[in-house]
Amino acid sequence: MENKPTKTPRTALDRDAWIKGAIAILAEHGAERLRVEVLAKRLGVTKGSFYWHFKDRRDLQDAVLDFWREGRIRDIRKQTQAQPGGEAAALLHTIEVYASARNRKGIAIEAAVRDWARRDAQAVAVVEEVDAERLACSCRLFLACGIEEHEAQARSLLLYAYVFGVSLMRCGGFTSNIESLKAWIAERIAR
Amino acid sequence: MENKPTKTPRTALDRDAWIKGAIAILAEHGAERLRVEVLAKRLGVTKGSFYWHFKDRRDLQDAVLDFWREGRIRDIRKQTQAQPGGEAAALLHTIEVYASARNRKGIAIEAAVRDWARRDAQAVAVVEEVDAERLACSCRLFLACGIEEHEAQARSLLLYAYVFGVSLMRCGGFTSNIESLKAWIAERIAR
DNA sequence: CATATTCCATACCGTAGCGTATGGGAAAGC
DNA sequence: GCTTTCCCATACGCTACGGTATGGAATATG
Repeated sequence: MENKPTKTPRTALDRDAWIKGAIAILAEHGAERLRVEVLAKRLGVTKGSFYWHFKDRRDLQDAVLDFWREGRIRDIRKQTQAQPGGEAAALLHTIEVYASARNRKGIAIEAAVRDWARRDAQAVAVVEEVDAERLACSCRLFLACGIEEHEAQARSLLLYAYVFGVSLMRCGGFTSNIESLKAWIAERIAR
Repeated sequence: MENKPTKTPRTALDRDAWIKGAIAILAEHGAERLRVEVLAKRLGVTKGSFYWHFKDRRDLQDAVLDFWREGRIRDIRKQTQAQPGGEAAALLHTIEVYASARNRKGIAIEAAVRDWARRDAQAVAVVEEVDAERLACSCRLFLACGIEEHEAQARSLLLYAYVFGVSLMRCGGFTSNIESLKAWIAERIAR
């Protein structure tokens, strides 16, 4: 048991498959519309299966939040383990990852979780942990660039507030090329 | 008709009262949970009344979006009509209004509408109009401060992205005084 | 082969919510 | 005073969804 089944022709769903399906719905429709029957239909089964893997809807929600937190913390640690001298590049890369047009699904999940945290205590706790880790990692990079503590903290906060905020804006008709503006902003935050 | 009833002991609800109640629910629970029966109960009536004032739920949603757009555009125009020389102060004030702890309900509505715009075309259109107006007004202030066009646009985008983004973050345990960080950030954006 | 365990389907109950049909009371107009 | 208009209550049908109970097929286990 617990050995990976090398062949599963009748792919039985496990907890992880449910969680990943749930995150897809989260990204597309938000936390409020994460429903077990809808998710079951999406996975091609009925909710009879769901209630075998999960105690109830809340159980799934908590699992989704845990999964998201672990993934984000893993990601941020990987992104910020810069070799000496590459800290500024790592900071710019972080901005680019979140503020660019690709990585759409990740941004959608991010937005959904943060909106979720507006009315759910558990989501608040998870967002707090993720933010703390991100700010700490980003702060270390700024410090490595020779910036003093207070300013490093402020820049870290500005960095993440900006990338989250810009994903909420609809500035379609503002200027001819947004990318040029974003490049200027990235420079102002990171350097 | 249409004259304000100086005394309405049996306050009959009008469309505006429904819209304002709807916005309260929007701020507290988000667009997804704006339901006509819940709203009716909140206003002390039944949905029989609702369907006299509105065609359906969508009709209310559109009215809410229109109401919000008009209010935001009115506000931003009032805030940015700075007397010559006070442009920098007006910019700092704009940041302070959104990034400060008070004005909580306004921020909650802002977040709810922007999350709404993630899945609703009409909400997208309204957010686009509001953003365009805000960016244009902010840009004028930067230009009046002697900043050249491209940088003025970039700073405007940074300003609003920051204030929206910071309202999504949970940086409770990041530092001893966040306010000092926010002050540094406001200076970096506006000056 | 017999049995136990795993994973899912079906059926059911209860609640929430949208939209409609209809009636009724109160105020206004005549 | 009678009628019309305004504003709302009640009742109904319908769908979506959460959660439970139960059976059943497939696979593993002895």
